[in-house]
Amino acid sequence: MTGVRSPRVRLPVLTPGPSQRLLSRTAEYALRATSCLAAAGGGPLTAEALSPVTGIPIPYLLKVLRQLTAHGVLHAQRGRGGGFTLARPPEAIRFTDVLEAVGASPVMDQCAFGWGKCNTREPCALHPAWSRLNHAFATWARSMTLAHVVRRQRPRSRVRAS
Amino acid sequence: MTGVRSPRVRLPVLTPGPSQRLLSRTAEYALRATSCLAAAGGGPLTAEALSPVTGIPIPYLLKVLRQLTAHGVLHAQRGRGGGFTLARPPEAIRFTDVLEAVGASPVMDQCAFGWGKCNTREPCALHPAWSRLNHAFATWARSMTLAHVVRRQRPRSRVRAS
DNA sequence: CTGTTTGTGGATACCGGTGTCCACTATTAG
DNA sequence: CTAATAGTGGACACCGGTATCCACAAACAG
Repeated sequence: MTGVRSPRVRLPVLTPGPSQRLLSRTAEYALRATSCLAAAGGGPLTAEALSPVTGIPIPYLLKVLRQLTAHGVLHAQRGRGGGFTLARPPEAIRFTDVLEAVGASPVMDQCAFGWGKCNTREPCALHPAWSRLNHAFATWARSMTLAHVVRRQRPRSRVRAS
Repeated sequence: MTGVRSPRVRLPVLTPGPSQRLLSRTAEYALRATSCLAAAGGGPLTAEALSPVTGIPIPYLLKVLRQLTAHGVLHAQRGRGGGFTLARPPEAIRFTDVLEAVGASPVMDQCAFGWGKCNTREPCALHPAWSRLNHAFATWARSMTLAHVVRRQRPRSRVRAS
């Protein structure tokens, strides 16, 4: 663009209501950005180009992209004509990979009571309930890839938790 | 107890690692507290008695219980012999009810891009993926009741999202 | 009535996720 | 080489979820 680094254009408010979400904002950002990259079809996209499309403010987007690059999900190219690219083909990048890269992958092994004595053999009262939800989420995150997003497809295995 | 209101006994740290979680801490607290109440089998429990069992600090536990009471999930009785009781039988209290009471019910209708133009007819790229996850969670929260927790049972309908 | 128990209500402090900023390095064009 | 482009790295500010505190009201025991 024309030299301006931070246009300071407040994009439309994303969450007008209560900000309660299943995934953290950062997690959503990471998935949005990688999805757009996948949709771009291999050509490098700069953070400046990605920002208006994803609705993520440039400085924070840069930070998220950096994390994804450091974890091998993206490839970064500096200088003119540079930008960010998927490090692997879309079908080889699972949601899990993206979420883990930004540290947004929920800790599954932790019990609702957070006590060491709780495990599968000696479960706490909420243990079965938790594991069901956790399993549902884990299955979803593992079965979905960026290719599914681009092609609007469903994963091979259905997401279920029971 | 013996007059001490806040024992100030730092219970074992619940989340040593990164605090990334599927449900917010408050949401977990609410489910823990109501589950214990359900397990108590009708008898009123004071916040002071509930705190060590659930691992929730008394002051915050009190606040959570207050929200649950205000939303009709619990019944509160003051004075000696008082405490908190389930307002309805355990099988009539769904996880959804508990989560909504503390304002921890994720907003389902919101798209990953947060843009108004995204709906079922004109979905954004991530829309199918989101709705699948959201639906899985909603089904889980609606099908589970406190009775399931006490009896360690599974809900009638399996949790699935597809 | 008096004192104790137990929940109520709101003000306040803390902390980590979220978002911003700036100086710097790498790459390419000319 | 020089200038412009574009990502890197880390320090810092903000804000809302989390947690604490205190004065008060209700209910019960004696």
